[in-house]
Amino acid sequence: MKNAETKTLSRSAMRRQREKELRFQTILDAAESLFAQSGYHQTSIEQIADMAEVSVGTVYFYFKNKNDLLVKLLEEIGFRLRAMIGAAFKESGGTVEGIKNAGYVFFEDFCGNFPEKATILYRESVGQGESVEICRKRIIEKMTGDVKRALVQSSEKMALTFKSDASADVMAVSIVGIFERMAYQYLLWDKRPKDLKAYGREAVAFIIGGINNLFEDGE
Amino acid sequence: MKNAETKTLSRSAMRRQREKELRFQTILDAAESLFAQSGYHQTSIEQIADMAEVSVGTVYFYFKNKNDLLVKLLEEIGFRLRAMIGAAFKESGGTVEGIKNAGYVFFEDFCGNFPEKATILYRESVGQGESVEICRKRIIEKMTGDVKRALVQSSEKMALTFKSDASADVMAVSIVGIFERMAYQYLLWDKRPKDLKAYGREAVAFIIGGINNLFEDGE
Amino acid sequence: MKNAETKTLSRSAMRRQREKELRFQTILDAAESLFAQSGYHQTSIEQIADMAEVSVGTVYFYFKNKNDLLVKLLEEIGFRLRAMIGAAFKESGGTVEGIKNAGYVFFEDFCGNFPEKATILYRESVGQGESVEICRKRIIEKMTGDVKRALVQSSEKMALTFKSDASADVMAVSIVGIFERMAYQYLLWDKRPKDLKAYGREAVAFIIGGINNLFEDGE
Amino acid sequence: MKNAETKTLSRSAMRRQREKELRFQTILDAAESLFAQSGYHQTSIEQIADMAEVSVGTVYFYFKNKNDLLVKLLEEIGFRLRAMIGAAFKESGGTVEGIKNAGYVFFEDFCGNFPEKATILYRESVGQGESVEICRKRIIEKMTGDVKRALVQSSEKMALTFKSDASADVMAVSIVGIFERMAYQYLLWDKRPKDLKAYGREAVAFIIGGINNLFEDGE
DNA sequence: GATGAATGAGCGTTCATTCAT
DNA sequence: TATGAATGAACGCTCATTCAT
Repeated sequence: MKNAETKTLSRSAMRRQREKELRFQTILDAAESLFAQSGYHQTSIEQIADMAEVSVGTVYFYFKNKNDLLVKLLEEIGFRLRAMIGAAFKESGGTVEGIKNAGYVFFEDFCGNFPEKATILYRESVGQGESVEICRKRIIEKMTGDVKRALVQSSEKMALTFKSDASADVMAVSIVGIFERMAYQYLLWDKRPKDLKAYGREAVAFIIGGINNLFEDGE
Repeated sequence: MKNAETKTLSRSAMRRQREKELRFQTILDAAESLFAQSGYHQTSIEQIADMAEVSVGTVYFYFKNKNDLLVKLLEEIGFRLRAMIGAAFKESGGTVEGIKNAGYVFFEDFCGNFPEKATILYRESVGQGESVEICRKRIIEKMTGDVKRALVQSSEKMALTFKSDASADVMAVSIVGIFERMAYQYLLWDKRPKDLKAYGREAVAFIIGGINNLFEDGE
Repeated sequence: MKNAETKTLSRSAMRRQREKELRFQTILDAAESLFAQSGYHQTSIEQIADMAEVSVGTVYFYFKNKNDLLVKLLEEIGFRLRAMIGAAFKESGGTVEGIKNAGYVFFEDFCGNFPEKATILYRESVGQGESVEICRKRIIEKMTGDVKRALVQSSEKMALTFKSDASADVMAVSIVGIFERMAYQYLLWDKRPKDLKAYGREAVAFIIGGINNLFEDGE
Repeated sequence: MKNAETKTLSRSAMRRQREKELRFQTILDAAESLFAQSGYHQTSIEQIADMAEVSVGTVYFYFKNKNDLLVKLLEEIGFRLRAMIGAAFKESGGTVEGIKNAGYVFFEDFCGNFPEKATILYRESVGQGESVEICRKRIIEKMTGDVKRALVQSSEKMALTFKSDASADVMAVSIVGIFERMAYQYLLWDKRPKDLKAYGREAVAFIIGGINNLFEDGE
């Protein structure tokens, strides 16, 4: 009896859980779409609620406030980006090849399939207060860390060391900067997402060339 | 007599003109400082007026609206940046050396001496409406254009050509992206402006190495 | 059970609905009172909110903006006026008698009982932008149309026709003009609402005399 | 010597006087044009100054404030209207004929040639504060007084008396109301100034018919 | 007399957030 | 949980008016 009840409860509880998560995601999706389209400040909670087909109060049930909504959105974007890029690194081990693949994934899979996520990461979440900035920093530094690790491991395999640790840092930051600017230029400004794929490959070639030169030169 | 009068008039008129320009600049400086410190949206016109020691109405006498204030500020920043970077390119002719010098100037002179201008260019003016974005685009594309010109001219001197025109574009965009991300990382995030000088030199070395490798490889 | 629940819901929903309409009306009444007393431009939204005992935001929840508030108010006035005048016409059929009764109703019931509505219709809504003017036009032309219809029907009964259709128009416009000016003179200027009743009767007599003369003369 | 100097002074003083009056009129004309076109509140002192090709300060040298500008403008309009209408009455002596001629002059000369003045008198000066309203009242009551005088004199000639003094008042107010509404309908609303001439004649016929009926009936 | 830069009170409007139901 | 009406602080902006030159 207890069991049965628990079972019943657990079933309905599970359904509730699922519905809750669905609602959460629906609101997040609406926010993503609207922030990317009209901008963070130009989007009101009411608009988000309307698009998500819930009430204003419900938005506040799932998210502490508007800023929190952006942070949660950013975290999701970060998670997605990391999943994609990180996988590319893992598959390739800690090699320069990893950076190459990560670049392809970034331009083709991330920017290509999720231009709205890129827009939020690179445009709409910029300059929106400390908590958001901290989140952006974490995401981008995660990418930078992945790149740096690949660089360091590659150098070790070749029995070479960087001039300094900072040296690897700077290189990783530079590479991540190339990713960012390329996305901004060809996705947000020129609006040629088709070209971004081809241009992205060139950018990756430039990066890899620079790295190899560094290692080969080193001797 | 008529002459004297004209002279007098012209003098007082000139003084007025100077005072007007001074006021304009005072307001712009106040806005720069506050935007960089507290953010564009967190800064009210009243705060700007207070810091500039004028009334709210005076701000609106010199600037059409708050957005216009940001655009004018950005234009000034663009002019300053171009003057510094552009000079570095000119002195070095269209050579890779030009890019190197431009990099040094960017990290050491621009970011080093005008961190607030960099903050506005890279953080506070992002995602603030179309007119602002157009202005940012123009500024950054000017830099990109300078870099591209240096790349193309260098390649010609070596009797080499880029795979495509887009190829030079991508490279220029990448280099400008490195500048931007480095500034953001070490100036806006890590707040180590002193290190930016050293790190900047490494970044420039990475860039130059990559370029040279490209040209030497090419044959 | 479901039924009971629905009933309960529907009851509370109905109560809410009623409360909403009450709020709407309360705000409208406050606006009417203040506009009539101090003038449209001299009345701030805050004053209206205060008198209606709601917050400023609530005013904007029910009305798009200040202009919309005036338009809605004017529409209500128009509806009220039409209901009164229109009834007088209907009761009397399409006869000159209808015009007489409408005149009495206008001066005695409308102006007598709702001087504030008359003030807004004839003073405060004048020259307040296109949308308001369109609304005024519609209201006054409705009155004019009623008068014209009565004139035309009367003439038909007497087997007489107007020189032209414009002729009936002009006459109707004239009669409505008499109503307006009388209200303005004795209600808004001389502030003798008591006299307006007596004077109104004389004005109506003048109108009716003029009309009858027209028809008797005609043959 | 004194004489000569006086003469000289007087000449330049006269020129100054003329120039002053010219400036005054230029500003007034600009205000008239702008008030009629864009509305009193939508017109700023700066716009008036621009159109009159003077500075803002100069406007305040000639007029105490914006309200005063409207009052002065209204006074001028009243003077002009009175001159036209009053002349018509004088020429015709105190007869019903006078009212007829006054009506023609009003519709054809005043409204026909000075639609902007009519717009200000009937639309833009309505509901603009007490001082303006007092001025409007004076102007319109002057017209009403003229009409009343003609009515009373006509009645005396026919050895008839009005039921009461108020009776003549009401009739005069009614007639003036017809003028006003006709102008508003066909000039400000329907914008058919050409038709206003013809329609005005019909309105006048209606008025005269009504009056004659009154007197003839009276026995 | 004429100028126009400067003022600042005042207002309309927005919108993130709350809370009774 | 969900709703949506209510809140009110905050802000951008206007513009009549003033006054030193």
